[in-house]
Amino acid sequence: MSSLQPVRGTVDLLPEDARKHRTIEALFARLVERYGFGEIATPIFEFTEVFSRTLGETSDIVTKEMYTFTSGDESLTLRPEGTAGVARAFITHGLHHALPLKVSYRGPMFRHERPQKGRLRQFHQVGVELLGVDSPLADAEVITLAAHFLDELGVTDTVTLELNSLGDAESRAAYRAALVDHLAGRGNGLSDDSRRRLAGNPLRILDSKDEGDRAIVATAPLLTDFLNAPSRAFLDRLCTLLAAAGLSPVLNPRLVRGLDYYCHTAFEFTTTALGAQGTVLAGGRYDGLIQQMGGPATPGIGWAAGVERLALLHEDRTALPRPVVLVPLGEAAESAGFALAQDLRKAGLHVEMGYAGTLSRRLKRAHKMNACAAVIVGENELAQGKAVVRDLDDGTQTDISFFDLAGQMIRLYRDKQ
RNA sequence: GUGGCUGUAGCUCAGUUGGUUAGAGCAUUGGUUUGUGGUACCAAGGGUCGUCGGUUCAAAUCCGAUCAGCCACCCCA
Repeated sequence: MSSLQPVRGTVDLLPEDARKHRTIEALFARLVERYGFGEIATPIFEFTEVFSRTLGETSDIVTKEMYTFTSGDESLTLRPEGTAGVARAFITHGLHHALPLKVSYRGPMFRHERPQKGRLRQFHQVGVELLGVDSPLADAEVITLAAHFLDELGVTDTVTLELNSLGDAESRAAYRAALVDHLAGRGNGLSDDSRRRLAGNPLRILDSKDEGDRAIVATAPLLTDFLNAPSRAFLDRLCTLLAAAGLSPVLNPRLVRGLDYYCHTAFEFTTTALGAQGTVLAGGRYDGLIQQMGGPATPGIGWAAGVERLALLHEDRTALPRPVVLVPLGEAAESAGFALAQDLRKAGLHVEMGYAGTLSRRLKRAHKMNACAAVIVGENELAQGKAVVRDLDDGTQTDISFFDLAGQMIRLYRDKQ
């Protein structure tokens, strides 16, 4: 109730965490550029139909997890994921003239779910979309990029790549019928949740965590066996390409995606280190999406990764910068010291100000921020036009004239920062 | 939306069968050092015990509600 705490499921990213997020996003941005993806930034809210029409009217996200509000007579929704907005932008700007299109995005997403480990109501994703290529080459490239990204983050040892094919529409319809048939005879043994899923989204029963469900599903027909020849060939080709890149995915015939727009390739990078929220990066192919939204038939494939989940796995080893601390003693020295600090910063050094207190106090604070040097300017120094530069690692002090200060400091301390 | 566990200082946590002024460590601030950091020692500040209500002579402690957090289901990044 207290308005002094953040809304449930939202968090303040204090500098330490914000820094970690930025490290992850910066790495993503750098890497994605190397693969030829340009950034796209779509609004964080859209007309509600953008999501309800693309994600599937029966998906959980649409039925119960969207933050929807009315403004004037328009129904608007905070984006629960990134692909729908990208697809909308693709159509509004006629980007089918620019195929193949490779874009990346990052930013906050919103889902009204009960928060738990690795799950927030406002969370952040980075993701990519590759539109206009129906060859498995696109799938392979996008998955390889994902693996590369996780590798550079140093989390690959805790993560495994799972792969499945949902087949094309024909294969999926045939399988769905066979699955429902199999389950219908055993309906009474299914959990309440799964009996509900039987009507709307039977494939979801495949990855149920209920033990009774698992037993029933264990004997169910496999999606893989219902793939028609083209779908089968597509999957085989993808596996060959991934192998060529040194990737050996675990084929998981029970891997299902929640959103209706997926077909053929579905993949997840999962971990056991995050409790129940094992999916760290996931995606798939969505060949029918653009057309379904009213655009020209355009194949597409993409993935998204949860920044918070990556942050939980990623150990930030990048060293914090070591500042030089400028310590002016007295009002006159303050003016001179303030100006010197600016000179040093313009020269490219990371400079902190030792604002107030005794010299002892300020050096203590400088030590705590892991400073590499203190530049002390008091009455004596002012009179002589020299600053006392104290090296905080070895305690040595040298006088350096104000005139030379920036140049000398760069020479002495740039490497220590 | 459902279930389990938990809310005491900025952080991590003690607090006996209900009983005076609710404690510790870390952190912060000050001092030993009025121009010299790390170590050490001394001291100080900081709490309507999540909130509201109830039981009681007396509640951090027992009860109820509520809010929040964590974990799980569901779902997903």
